[in-house]
This record gives sequence, structure tokens and C-alpha cells, in this order.
Amino acid sequence: MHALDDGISRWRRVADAIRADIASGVIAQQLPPEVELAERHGVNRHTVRRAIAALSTEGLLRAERGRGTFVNAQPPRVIYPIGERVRFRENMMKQSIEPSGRLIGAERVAADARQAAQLNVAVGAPLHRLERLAVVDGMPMSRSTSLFSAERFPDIISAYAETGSITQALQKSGVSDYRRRETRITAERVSPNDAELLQCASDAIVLISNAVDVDMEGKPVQSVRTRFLADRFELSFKPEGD
Amino acid sequence: MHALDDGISRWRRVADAIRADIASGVIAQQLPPEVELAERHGVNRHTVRRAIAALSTEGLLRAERGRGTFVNAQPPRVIYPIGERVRFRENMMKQSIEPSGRLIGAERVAADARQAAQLNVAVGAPLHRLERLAVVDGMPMSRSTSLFSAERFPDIISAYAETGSITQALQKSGVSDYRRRETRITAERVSPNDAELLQCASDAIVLISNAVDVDMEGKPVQSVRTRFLADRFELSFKPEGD
DNA sequence: AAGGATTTGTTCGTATGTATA
DNA sequence: GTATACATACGAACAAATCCT
Repeated sequence: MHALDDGISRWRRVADAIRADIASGVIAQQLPPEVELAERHGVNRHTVRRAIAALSTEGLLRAERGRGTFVNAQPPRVIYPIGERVRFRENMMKQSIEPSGRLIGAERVAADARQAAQLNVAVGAPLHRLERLAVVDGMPMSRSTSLFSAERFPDIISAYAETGSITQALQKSGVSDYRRRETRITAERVSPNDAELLQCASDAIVLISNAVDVDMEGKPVQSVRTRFLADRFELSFKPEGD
Repeated sequence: MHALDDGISRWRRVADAIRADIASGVIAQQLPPEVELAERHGVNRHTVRRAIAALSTEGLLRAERGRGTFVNAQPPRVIYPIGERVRFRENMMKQSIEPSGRLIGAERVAADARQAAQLNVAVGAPLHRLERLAVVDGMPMSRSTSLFSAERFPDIISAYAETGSITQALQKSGVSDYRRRETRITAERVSPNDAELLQCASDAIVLISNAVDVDMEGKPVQSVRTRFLADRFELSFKPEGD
């Protein structure tokens, strides 16, 4: 029973058929309802749902309860430069994008081994953790978690809350300028918490940038871990600058 | 019916319970069978499977038919520097890793608009496309697709096949040295073709580096798109060099 | 080596919950 | 409020891969 004409499961063939229909333009924006797709392909509704789930994981489809299932438009990615001088506001404004940051939360934590090494403090030293959400045109763009030595920057939280800018908050704390020492990039699936804040699918991919900023004497100032939605961003590194 | 004590669906709570059991060490390597988990949590087997599917998508679990469901070990990521001088072999050997490249295929193609702009050739100009697979200790690490102007580098394919190195192949073609002009990084789900070659799950994440190399006069030499498995790599950018 | 037991994968059926139009 | 459409959940059966005797 459950005839498999060629060893390919039915939901996979239904998924391939839907993918082909989208590629050929037969389906443009919205999929027919699940029951109709089930009839059309001669399978149970569950089988259609399995296919849609797979295509959603691929990022091709997006199902909305009560509304329908839609083909995801793939907007061009915003180019985000990474380099010695990294200023979110400056970078975005070069591309005619008006950014705004939002303070999600702040907390006092103790440094673990990795954080201690990055910030050149003792393990267990007090840190200020700053949780931020960058928003562009009302659309959440990235989540970042910044860490500062609480001993060196006791008032960084209130300074950021006042100015809304890391650069200005550091200036208030006596750091006139800073530069990036190292940026490490990897990618993971978005965490449930970030998925909610970034208003993305729960299985979206985030680019993770883990960076350390140092002041002009080379002393570590900030350790920051930023999560960019991978389908909205492209990180750009140019050796010579633009 | 189907009492939702707190508005969280059952499969999600089962997933959270399993995640917690793994974090606390109650489950170390292998999960109990689905039927047993279903009994233990008082739900249907389908509900357990939905939870396991979610955790598999997160990369935490890996189900093998006939064998069981296992906790994925998360090996430390290899650090891959990106900068002006990028030489795969040199980079890997610094971390005591002995690399080897494998030529997957080569083809003559016509430049599309994007490629033409990157390589500074006319749209439709002939290009050599070089498909490679980088292997470390028998483990596939990255897939890359290189593009060269076929007019400027007519013999690049055979030169690479002989030497097994892009750097040496370019030297044979009269490019004594080259540097990276720009690297753009994003992330996507792995393509089915790459998944097979990289021997990874079909829903794995790849870091995609799209780069242009130029010779010492600044003329474009190579456009290369490399796919790194995100759970095996971390890309590192240091402004000043190491 | 053969065959039964175990375990995950697929497919159907049915019912109910929840959000949207 | 009703109808539509996706989401969750349970039950049953069989397929396919692996393991064990």
C-alpha cells in the first residue's frame, strides 16, 4: 500500500510540484488552500502540510493561520560593512536608511571565562550587559548584546539610555574614540527569544557577529554579539575601506 | 479538550522538556524511543515527533531511522580568517590542519550581469567555472565556485588540475600575486547538491562568502563564492592582521 | 545467514482549537 | 456571527532501516 512509484515519498513530490509551480509562475503570491492542494495531488491534507512545512523551512513559503499560505518575496539584502570603524548609524545612513535603536534590557552579570578573556578582566568580574534591538522603518533588523566592564564604565547604562548611542555613551565615559579589534562571524538558527523580537519565522537563520572594540590605547572597551537576519543582510569586508 | 494549561502547545512543552533533559545531562547521547517518550509525557507519538522535528531543525537532535534519535555533539568551530591575503592552505596549516582540495568539475559559461561587473568583463563574455571541494582529514569542509575570465586565463583549468592550488595556477598564468578586494558574507540553507557533497543534513546552514580577488594592478582576477558549513566554521576578520 | 523485534518514517482518518475574512 | 483556513492532537496502520538472536 501507500504506493511509492519511485521511492520518493509523496510529501516530497508534492513539495517539488509546488516548488515547480512557483518557479514557473503558475503560483504567484498565494497557495490554494491545503484541502484543495490535497485533492489536486490526490493525497491527504497532512501530506500537503508536510510538503508546505518543508518549503517553509527552505524559506520559500510562509503560512499564516486563518489567512493562507504565501510565497515569500526575497527582498534585496542590505549591505553591512564590517571593518575597523563600525558605527551602525553611519553605515545605515550611507544607504539612505534611517535607523533607530531600542533598549530591550540591561543587567549586571559576572564575566565567564570567554568574556573575561575578551574584555581583559578577571573571571567573575562585574559586567554591564546591554540588550538592544535595531529597527529600520519599524522593521526589526538586528539584535545585539553588549558587555562592558562595570568597574571601568559604571554609568554606561544610563549614558546609553540618555543618548541612544554606544559611541556617545562611551564618550561620556571618557572614551573619545574606539575601533574594532576583531570580528568573528558564524551563523545559526535564530533563538526563540530573538525570533519574537526580530518578528521572523522561528526557523530563520541569523548571522552572528562577535566583536571586540578597543580604545585608542588598545584596551578592550566593549564585547558585542550581534544577530543579523541572514535574509535581510549581507556583511561586507573591504581591506582598503571604501 | 486538549487542555492547554497556559497557551503553550503540547509539542512545544515536550520539546522544552527534552531540551532541559539534555542541558541537565539526564539525556546524554541517545533519546528514548518515541513511543516511550509519548507515554512518559502523556501525549501521542505524533506530538513527540513534532517536538523532535523542532529540536532537529535547531540542530540539537539527529534522528536515524531504525536506530534511534541522538543528541548532536557540537564540535568547536574552526576559525577561518578573512582579510586581504586569503590562502586556504596557509590559513588551515596555522591551526595544524592539513587541507586538501578536490576538483569537482569545470565548465565554460557566459558571464551574467553580476559576474561581468565583478570581473570587469562584458556581459556574455566566456568564463571558466571551477567547482571545488575542500577536505580536511577526509571531512568535507567547504564548497567553492570560482570564476575566471576565459580570455585572460585560457589555461587556468589545466593549471589548477596540475598544481591543486589556485595561487600556483594563477602564477602559471602570469599573476605573481593577488589580494582580496572585497568579501561579502551571508548565510542560507544548504542547497541539495552541496548537502550531498558536504555530507551534512539537508537543512544545514552554510556561511556564504562572495569575494573578488584582484592582481597587484587592481584588475579583477577571480570571483569566488565559498560555502562553509556554519557549525564547523567561524570567519574571523582582524583589521590589523594577526 | 535468516528472521523476528525494535525504531523511525510516511500516510491516512478524524476531531477540535484558533485566527482571519 | 458564520465561514474559511491554518494549527494542534489523537488513533491506526504500514514501510523501511537497523539491531539482535
